Amino acid sequence: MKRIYIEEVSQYKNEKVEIRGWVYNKRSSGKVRFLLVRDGTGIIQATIFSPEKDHPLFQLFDNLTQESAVIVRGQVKEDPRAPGGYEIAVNDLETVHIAQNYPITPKEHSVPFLMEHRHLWLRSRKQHAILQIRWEIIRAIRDFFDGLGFRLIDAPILTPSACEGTTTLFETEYFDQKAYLSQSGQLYMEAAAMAFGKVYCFGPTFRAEKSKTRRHLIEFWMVEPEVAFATLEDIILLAEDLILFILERVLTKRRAELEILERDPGPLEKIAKPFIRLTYEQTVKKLQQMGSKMLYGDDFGAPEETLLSQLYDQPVCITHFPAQIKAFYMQPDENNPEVVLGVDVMAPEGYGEIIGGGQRIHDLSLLEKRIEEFNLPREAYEWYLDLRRYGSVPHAGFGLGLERTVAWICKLKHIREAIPFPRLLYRIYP
RNA sequence: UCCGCGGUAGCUCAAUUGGCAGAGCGGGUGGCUGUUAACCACUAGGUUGCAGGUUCGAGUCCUGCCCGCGGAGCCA
Repeated sequence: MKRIYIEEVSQYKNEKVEIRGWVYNKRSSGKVRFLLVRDGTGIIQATIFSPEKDHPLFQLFDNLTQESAVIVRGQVKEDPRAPGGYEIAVNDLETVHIAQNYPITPKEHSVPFLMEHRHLWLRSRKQHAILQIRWEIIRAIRDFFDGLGFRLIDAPILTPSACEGTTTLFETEYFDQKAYLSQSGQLYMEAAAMAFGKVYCFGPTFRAEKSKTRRHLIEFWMVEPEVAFATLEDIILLAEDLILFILERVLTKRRAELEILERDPGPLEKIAKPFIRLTYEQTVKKLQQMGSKMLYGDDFGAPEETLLSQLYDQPVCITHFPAQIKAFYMQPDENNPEVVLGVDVMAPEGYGEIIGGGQRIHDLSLLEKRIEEFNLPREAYEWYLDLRRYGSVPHAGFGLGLERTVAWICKLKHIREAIPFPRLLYRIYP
C-alpha cells in the first residue's frame, strides 16, 4: 500500500492508499460515517459504511475528536458527493493521537481569539491558503531575480547605527556597544551592487513604529534589488516586470487557493504594462481636485491612498517627490533639484504603497552635504561614502513589501494574516 | 502616542429603567444508511477582565488599572 499526500489523490483512482493526517471535521448518519482528514496538502473525505452498529471502525471513529492525528488506509473513489470529487473508502483506521478539546471549532471566532491561537489557526483552510500563496510569491520573486542574473546577497540584521532616524529602530545590546535591528538592507545592497552589478536581498526587517493600522507590521519581509548603472526609469520597468511575474505565477499555480479565499481573480488578471505614471505634483493636483486638503509638500495619508486607488485599476507609480519628504540618499532631478528621483508604487483596490525606491546619490560632495542637512552622524556613514570614492556610478533600487503584496493578491482585510506569526504593536504572542 | 469602541460559560453573543445570569456552537450521552459548518433529543458547564466606590440590591452606574479591537500619524 502506498502512502500518498491528498494533493496527489487523483493519480490513484481505485487504488489502495495510506494517508496520514489530522481530523478536520466528522459527520455521521447512522450506518455511514464521514471523516474529513487534512494532511497539509489538502482535505479529503474518508467514508466508513457498515450495517453492524458496533463495527470496530465505528468505535474508532466515534473516539476521534477534531485535530486528532490519524492514519487512514483505503481505496480512492471518485464521487461527486464528496467535497473535492474524491473520497477514501476506509478499510483501516489507526489513531496516532487523540486531541483534547481543540479550541478552534468550525464556527465563528473573534480576531483576538484567533490571534491568541495563531499557532493552531494556521491549520484552518483560509489561513493555509494564504500561506501557500505567500510561499508561491516568495518563489516567484526569487525565480524572477535569479532568472535575470541578479545575485542574492544577504544583508545583516544587526546593524551598528541608525540609518534613517533612531525613533523607529529596535535597540539591543552588542557586547559593550549598541546595535539596531535592520530597517532595510538597502545601504548594504548599494555596496553589493558595486561588487556584483545587480543584486537583491530578501529578509526580515524591523520597524519600532507605534503604528496600529491594517497595513503595518513591526516585523516584515522585504525584497530589495539594487542595480549599478541603473536610473529611476530602469528600476520602474524592473518593478513592473516583477509585479507582473508574481501575478502571472499566482494566477496560474494558485487558482485553488484564490478560490478558497473567495478572491475574484478578475482585477489581478487585468493588470498590464505600463502602469499609471504620475509625478508627485500631478498627484497632489488630482487629489486636491477630488477634495483632498493635502498641500504640496505633504506626504500622502491613508485617505489619499484610498482616493488614488479608486481612480485607477492599475498600479500607480508616483515619482519626483519634494526632497524634504524623502530619504537623504535620493538623487535630485537634474531639471529640478527641488525634487528627487524616487518612486512609490501603489497597489490597486486600496492596498496602498507596496514598493518604494529610486535612484541614489552617486556624487560624494552632494551626499556629504545631505548627511549634514539631515543631521546624521557622519562617522556611521564613512563606509557608505566610500562607495562614492571608489568608482562611483549612478545606481538605483527599490524595496517591495512582501506582506503588503500578499495582502493585496489575497485581498485580505488586514496584513496580519499575510505572515505566519505576525508581530504587532500590542501582540508578540505566540 | 492620540481619538473611538469593547471585555458575561471553552467559543460567538443576549440579559428592558439598577431587580431570579440565558441561547447557539463546542464537550458528554443516545438516535439516524450519503453527510457537506449535517441534523434530532437529553445533559454538564459561571469569581460577568482586576481593584475600589454608590445602592436595600450592580453584568448594568462612578473612579482607577489591565488587556484587546477599529482608526489616525509614520511607512513597505
